[in-house]
Amino acid sequence: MPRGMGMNRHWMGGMMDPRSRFFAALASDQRLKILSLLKEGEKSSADLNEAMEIDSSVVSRHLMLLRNVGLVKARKEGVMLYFAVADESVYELVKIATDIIQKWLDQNRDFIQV
Amino acid sequence: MPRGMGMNRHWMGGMMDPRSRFFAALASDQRLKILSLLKEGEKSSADLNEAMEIDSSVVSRHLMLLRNVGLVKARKEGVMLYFAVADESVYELVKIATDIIQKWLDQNRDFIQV
DNA sequence: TATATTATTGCACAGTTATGCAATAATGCG
DNA sequence: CGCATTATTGCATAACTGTGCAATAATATA
Repeated sequence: MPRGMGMNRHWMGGMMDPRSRFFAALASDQRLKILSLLKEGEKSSADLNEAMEIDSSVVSRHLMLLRNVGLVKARKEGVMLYFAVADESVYELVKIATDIIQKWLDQNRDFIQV
Repeated sequence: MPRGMGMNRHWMGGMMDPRSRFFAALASDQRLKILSLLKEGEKSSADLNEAMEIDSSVVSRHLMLLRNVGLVKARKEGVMLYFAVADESVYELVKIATDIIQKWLDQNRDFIQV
């Protein structure tokens, strides 16, 4: 049997903590950028596709992922989709994260004196 | 040139948003479990290795990752390392995440009636 | 209903991550 | 110093992720 072939190789059979899925949704520059854009209010796919500099299919996938964890909701009007943040408290969460990072960077500033 | 060979294949040249690294650190069942264990207070590597059911080298890597994003700090005493949460507000952050998820699950409960 | 527009999915590929085992490094303590 | 204990790193492997392009699906509207 090849090395590293134990039984528990990160496939938890669907029993994973939903919070890790949730945080994974935030662990992406592109998706953070989408959330940042949506902070100004509802945006159409066209708006988002223009602002993001990646293929529209990729934007679509990011939006789907954000919808699947309950961070973004979609509304259909005519032929267009409009997206909005589903729960504004995600911005509070991002703020706490930013503060933690900032505090840590401040503490370690002394060591960065190259 | 093979397909999908555009110039921008997710290597941002080190210029990625530190917040996505931070959230990635939280996007792991194992690491959330470590943080949960540390909520009770400082823990030795031995404690953590026993509580986690994965190889100690893997625990070591998870702890290193958590240290690298400023979530966990280590203290050496004798031959042992003791770990603690570096910033308690991470629990506030986890609580907000949990609330968002819970609210979303509640909203969608109706659709799950299999 | 037919068409044009918009969204999603299939596919291929490269980069990243999690894991276990084994080897190595680090170091406190006798 | 030498040994024992603890932590880290190298390596191999499998799974997962992000991306772009092309094809397909969905559907509003003429």
